[in-house]
Amino acid sequence: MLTQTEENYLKAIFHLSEEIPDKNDAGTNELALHLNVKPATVNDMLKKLKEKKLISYEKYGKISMTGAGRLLALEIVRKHRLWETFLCEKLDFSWDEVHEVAEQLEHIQSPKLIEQLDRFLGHPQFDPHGDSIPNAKGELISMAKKLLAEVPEGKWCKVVAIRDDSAQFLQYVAKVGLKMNLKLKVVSREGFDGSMEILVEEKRATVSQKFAENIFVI
Amino acid sequence: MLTQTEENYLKAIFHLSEEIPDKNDAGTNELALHLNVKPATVNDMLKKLKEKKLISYEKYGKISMTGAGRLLALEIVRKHRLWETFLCEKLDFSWDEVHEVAEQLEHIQSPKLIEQLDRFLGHPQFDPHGDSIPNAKGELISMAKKLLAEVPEGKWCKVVAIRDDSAQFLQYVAKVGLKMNLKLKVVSREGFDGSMEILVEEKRATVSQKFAENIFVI
DNA sequence: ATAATAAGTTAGACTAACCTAACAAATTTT
DNA sequence: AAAATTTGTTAGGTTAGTCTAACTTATTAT
Repeated sequence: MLTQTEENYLKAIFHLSEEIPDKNDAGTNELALHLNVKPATVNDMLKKLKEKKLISYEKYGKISMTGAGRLLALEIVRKHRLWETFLCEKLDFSWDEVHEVAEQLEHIQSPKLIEQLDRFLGHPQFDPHGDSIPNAKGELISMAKKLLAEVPEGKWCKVVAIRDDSAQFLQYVAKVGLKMNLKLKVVSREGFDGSMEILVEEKRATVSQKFAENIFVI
Repeated sequence: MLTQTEENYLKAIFHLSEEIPDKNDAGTNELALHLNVKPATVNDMLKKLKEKKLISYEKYGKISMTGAGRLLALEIVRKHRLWETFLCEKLDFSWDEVHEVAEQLEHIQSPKLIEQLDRFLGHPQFDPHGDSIPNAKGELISMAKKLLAEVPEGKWCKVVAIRDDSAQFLQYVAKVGLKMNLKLKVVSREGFDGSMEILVEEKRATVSQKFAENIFVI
């Protein structure tokens, strides 16, 4: 059985190494930043996780997940996303409030709890941020989503997920008028800084490239 | 903010010092037994909780709660019992499965979560074991429940709570045919060992005094 | 290709929560 | 009231997860 801390490291490694396209490893500093600890602390934990055969890495090398580690990470992701769905759909939490609480709930240990929760919610496929919920076997249906930043001028697309899930960003997203499953059109893009003008429900807004790199669309 | 461990100690002190009639203190060994740690460990924690002004005790003296400590303990009890209700009513958990999971869920920190859960459940007054759920202000409606062991021969009563919540006991209770809110009659009692014959839904059963001391009725 | 910078590692220390073993105080029995 | 027992305390040690400071290896820029 993993400690809560080990679970958090595993999940962070998963997110950094598997959820970002064309990248299948993570770095010590990068992890430290994500987990709000110092690189030295990460280094200690890497040894422990390697010992438990959940990740593979060699001194000064890059970090990636083993099959077993990946499965455990997916289980945690599954729990996180089911809880987020529960909070939004049943307890009237808003989009930007769920993450923090789900971070705690994802560590509850009870296979029955999670299977019953899944049933209670009607076996949802996507969480409130539009991210895919892994099934009980750790299988993830991916949607071939792409970044808003990659959408050509004049094209329409639909918001399906948010990359950065800090409350700060989510609130900004809401302010711009974006919501899950909302259609939007890329009106124009500035070559200079990558900022773009978008059309959302009859309203125009200008967003930075950084913003557009954190919105997934189909 | 309290650690999970501190919360567990506080809750244990609350249960030992306030929920048992004619007793308003707890002992080191007693606590150690309940928390599955050694008395020395309890002693360390008592110093910490005293430091934080959550309990009052002097060396070799008895342990009791301060106002602040009591309020925090009631908050944890509230969370525990709301989660138990959720598990039973929404996720089809059985009576004897809820406790273990609720022990974990009670430590989730989110005022909004617990108030919304309360609303979602329709502000229940009693949990699946029949125990009173403290309200958001830490007020507890007590029902003047008494022990089955105290019910006179020939009288009817209704099961409202279970004292011992070990899975072992709860399973035994189910086997005897007792359920929450079920009416039963004390047919006869043996003066020798306090064992009694009871009538539950047309069926007779014989239970020991120890058993009868762990069933609350009204 | 070397110097500068970034990334990763090690050693040694701290805290919370636990332990064992030895001791001290309180209570109960004789 | 003295002895025996129970209950509570102290001292010193362990482990997980964190830190800082010093160091090493890898990468980037000139």
